[in-house]
Amino acid sequence: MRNRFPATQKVTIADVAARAGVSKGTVSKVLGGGEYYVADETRERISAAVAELDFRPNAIARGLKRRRSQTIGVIVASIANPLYAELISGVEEALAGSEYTLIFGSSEGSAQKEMAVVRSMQQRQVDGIVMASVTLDDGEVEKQIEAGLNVVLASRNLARVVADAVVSDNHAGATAAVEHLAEHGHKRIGHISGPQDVVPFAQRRAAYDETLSRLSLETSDELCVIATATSLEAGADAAIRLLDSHNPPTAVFVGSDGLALGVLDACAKSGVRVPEDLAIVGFDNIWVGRMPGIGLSTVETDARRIGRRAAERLIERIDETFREGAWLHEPEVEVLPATLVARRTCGCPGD
Amino acid sequence: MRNRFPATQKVTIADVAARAGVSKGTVSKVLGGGEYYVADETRERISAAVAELDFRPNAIARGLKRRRSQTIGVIVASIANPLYAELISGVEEALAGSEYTLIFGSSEGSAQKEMAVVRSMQQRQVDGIVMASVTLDDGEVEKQIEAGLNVVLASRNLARVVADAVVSDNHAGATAAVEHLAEHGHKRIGHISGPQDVVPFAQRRAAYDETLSRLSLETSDELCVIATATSLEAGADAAIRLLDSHNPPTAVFVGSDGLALGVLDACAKSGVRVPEDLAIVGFDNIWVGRMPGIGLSTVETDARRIGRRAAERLIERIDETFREGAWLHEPEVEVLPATLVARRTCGCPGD
DNA sequence: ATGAAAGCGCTAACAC
DNA sequence: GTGTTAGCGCTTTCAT
Repeated sequence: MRNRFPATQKVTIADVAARAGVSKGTVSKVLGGGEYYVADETRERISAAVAELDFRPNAIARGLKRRRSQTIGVIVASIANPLYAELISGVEEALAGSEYTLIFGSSEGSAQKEMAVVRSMQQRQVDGIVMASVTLDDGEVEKQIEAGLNVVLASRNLARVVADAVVSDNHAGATAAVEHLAEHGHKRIGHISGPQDVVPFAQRRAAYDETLSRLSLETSDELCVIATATSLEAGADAAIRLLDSHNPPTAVFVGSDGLALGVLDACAKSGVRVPEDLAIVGFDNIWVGRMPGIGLSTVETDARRIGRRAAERLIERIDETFREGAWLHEPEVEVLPATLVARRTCGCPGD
Repeated sequence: MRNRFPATQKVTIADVAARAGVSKGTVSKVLGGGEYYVADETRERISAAVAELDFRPNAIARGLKRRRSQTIGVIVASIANPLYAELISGVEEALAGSEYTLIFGSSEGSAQKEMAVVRSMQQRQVDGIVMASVTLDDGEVEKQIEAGLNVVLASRNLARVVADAVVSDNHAGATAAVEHLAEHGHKRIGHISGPQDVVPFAQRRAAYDETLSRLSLETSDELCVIATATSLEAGADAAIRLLDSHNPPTAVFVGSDGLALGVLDACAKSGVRVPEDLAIVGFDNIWVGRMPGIGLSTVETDARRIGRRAAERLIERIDETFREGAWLHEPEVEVLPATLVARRTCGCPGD
């Protein structure tokens, strides 16, 4: 047992200065990474003192003065969702070479919680935020950006372009998925989508509608069901609704792999054979889908790459912000390709 | 385009004080959450000013003064591993009700990277760290703790108890797994383990050895193979080595579900039927295993709960640290139960 | 090339 | 009850 009520920091820049026989200011000049004239001999004395005392500059104090915390926040709906885990992993990749630290928050699908996370991050003076969460409405996001918050949207589009964003080509991907099912000879192709306020789901659904009519395939309200969430369970529920309709489809394009796994689950439980009775194509290509025994056909979106690019763009933007006299660029949307990955569940031979 | 070179913070406590017609100190008293006598009328004027100005206290400045950042760090090997994603999710759960923010870092299995993450977190003045990573050697961890770092180990044991830890009952879980395979009638039961410097793997393996001899089952060096990593690929490699031996086992207990999925993969590719030719029990119960088409029998460890408990313990410990005149408790290890989940791959009927 | 000094935004004694 | 003051540890002009 030891008493450790937090006293003052063990070793500060003042200690280093004393030990090296210089002033705090000079120490700061060599440690701060700026371009200052300091004699080589002094530099060395300071480095030696730093090493001997095992001095670690207090990033909090530095941040207060520099008005830049060297941290960035990332907000996702749920980290337990492998798609977001991949995305965060990409953000980390981008940050690895830099001096940034990652602060993490999840919205759990609640706009209120998300707003609270944003506020908390702002109080922590994050230099910017990668938002992969989708619950906050456009107006609120825009307001924060207007107020000077650096934001890059990841895998989430706004109706209007008010922020930098990195997204995948939902339209092309969904089109490819539906066309592929049609090539397998399917005439009645259903669709299971997620909540329509989530723009990617709406986009994928629009592409589905468009492709059906372009190919002159049957359309009907019963063919398209909207899941109430993005969970496995929601996918299973939607599948049951679809299969219970009076004339169920022979193939279904599902708006996300999470939902598609639920569909697979429901099929297994109700004896529907995949792909014989129902062919399935998902979206996102989460790694689970490639397991033998699953073999989920899907559309690859590369969440890791989206995360990496979003973080890279955010850092550029932050650098712009801090470059004196610089002007911020206009918001841009970067669209990453989405390509079909045919496996077992669409009727292809599999890997 | 707007020029936004960061000037001084828009609204500070001084602005609020001016607006409410009081001093900064009084504002701080009502906002800081401490127990101070402030007239109700004054309180209200201050709250009003805060609302009107949309004031958000600068957590960096507060942290500098209070010498407590209200952030905790969590370090895992890789966030792409669903086991760690669950664990982090548990940490988040525990933090949700509190005033803490989560800083995240991953070690990518490198002790050097992990040490760098720890240092970076310390410079950011984290109040404590949940370490679910396993690469750093005991001595190093111990040194940091001696130096006053608050640490709780999650799902990671040290050889000696030098830190608080939350782990699962690896011994009981592994024993149950092997016994269950024996009950299915298997006489030659193999084992695939992960890197032996990872204590949980070593513990599970020890329980395997013990149980085999207690049940008087055949043991041999060929029956136990050590994978070089914890990835799917490493699991597949290990499985191939095991199956290529001159007298392969009819059942295998695999040290983690990640490895077990690789084993499943290898079996599918080489035409080995599961469970007929090879029965499999994994460890961890990651959610993928319960998918139809996988049905991985395993041992439930509840990573989310481990994460939650670890974070709760860390917060308790931090509170102790900051309670004036308090003494830190001796390190304790909390062992959570690990129970068998029988599904398809061991030969049970499945869900 | 280096030092002195002011201050980032906040909190916590200590006055009154 | 409330104001005043002195910093937390660092950076950054401005002198010298």
